[in-house]
Amino acid sequence: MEDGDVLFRQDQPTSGLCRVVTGCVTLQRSSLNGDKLTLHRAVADGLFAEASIISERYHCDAVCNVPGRVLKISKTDVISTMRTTPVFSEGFTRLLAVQVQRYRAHIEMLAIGSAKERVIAAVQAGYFDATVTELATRINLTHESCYRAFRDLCEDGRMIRTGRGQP
Amino acid sequence: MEDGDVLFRQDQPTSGLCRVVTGCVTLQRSSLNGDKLTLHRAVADGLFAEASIISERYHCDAVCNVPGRVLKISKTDVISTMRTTPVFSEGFTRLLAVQVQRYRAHIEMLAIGSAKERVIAAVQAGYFDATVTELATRINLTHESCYRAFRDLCEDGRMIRTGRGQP
DNA sequence: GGCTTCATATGATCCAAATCATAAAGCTTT
DNA sequence: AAAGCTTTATGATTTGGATCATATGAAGCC
Repeated sequence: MEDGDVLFRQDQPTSGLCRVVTGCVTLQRSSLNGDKLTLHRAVADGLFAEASIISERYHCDAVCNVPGRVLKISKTDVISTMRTTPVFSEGFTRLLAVQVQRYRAHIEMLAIGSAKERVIAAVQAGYFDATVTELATRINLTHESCYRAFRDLCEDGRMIRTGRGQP
Repeated sequence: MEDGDVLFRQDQPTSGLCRVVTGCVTLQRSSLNGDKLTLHRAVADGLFAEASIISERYHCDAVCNVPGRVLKISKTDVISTMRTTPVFSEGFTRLLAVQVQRYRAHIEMLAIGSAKERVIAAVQAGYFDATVTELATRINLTHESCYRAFRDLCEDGRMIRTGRGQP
C-alpha cells in the first residue's frame, strides 16, 4: 500500500472490514462541491470500514496516508466468526462502541464556538498529529484561522510551541 | 418516565444499556460554560447508552423528552447474552454500526459552511422533528440564524413551509 | 380573564472567522 | 543550484452568523 493508494471508494459495493497492520489510512468523503472531509484516521492495529458489514456500499473513500500494510477481512468471515467466537464479537462490539464515543467527543468539539478554544480542545484530544492545515480542516476551520489561533494561544501563554517542522 | 426525568447523569457509574419502549429520551452533555449539547435522541424501540457496556462511567446525561417507558438491561446481562446468543451479538453490532454511520453523516453536515445549506441538509436528514430552536442547536446555529435561513430558503423557492404550529 | 412562558419571527449592530493576498522557510526534484 | 512544490505565517478586507433588542401568537395556569 503506497501513499495515495485508494483502498475503496464511496458507493462501491462493500467487501469487508480492514485492519491496518502498518501505515495509516484516512477515511474521507467528498462533498458535492468537491472538497474533502476527513472522517476517520486508522493507524497501526486499527480497524476501519466497520460499517461495511451492515451496509451494501461504502459511504466514504479510504485513502492511504502513510505507506504500510492492510489486511482485508471479508464480510462473510466476520459474520461467521462472530457466530462461532464470542470473544471476537465482544472485541468487535467494544471497538464500535469506542468509535461511537470518539465521534460523540468530536461532535462536542465542533460545537465549541471560539476558534481558540476549539483548537485547544483538538490539540488536547491528540488531533495535531500532522500538518496545521489538516488539523484545521478536521475541526472546520481555515488554516489561516488555525495559525492565528496558535499564535494567539502562545501569546496568551496558554500554549508553547517548539520545533515547528515536526509537530 | 415523565418529562424532564433524568435517567442517568454524566460521570455516574454505568449500569447498562437502555431500550426506549415508548416516549423519547435525549442524550446530552453539558459543556464547561454550562450550555447543553444534544448528542442523540432515542425514540420508541431505540437503544441508548450502548457505550455504557465498555466504559465505567456515563459520558452524558439522559433526559426524558416525551413521557413513556424505558427498559434497563444490565451490563452483565448484555455481555452474557452476547456470549450465548450470536443473533443478539449480531443485532447489537449492527446497531452500533448504524450509529457510527449516523454520527459520520452528522459530522459531515456540520462541515457545511453556509447556514442555509446546513439547514437544508439537516431537514433532508430528518432533523426537523421538534422546534426550530432545537434543530438550530443540533446543527450549531443560533435559532435566529436558523429562522432566517428558513425564510431565505422559502424566498429562494427552495423550500415551502406550511402549518408552522406543528412541524 | 389576566398572567406567565415559550416558540416564532425579524430588525440592528457587532465581531470573529472566511477570504484574498503575499512571503519566507523547507523539501523534493531535475 | 535552480525550479517547483508544500507548509508555515501574517496582513488587509469582507461577510455571514452571533448577539442584542423587540414583537406577536399560542399554550398553560391561577
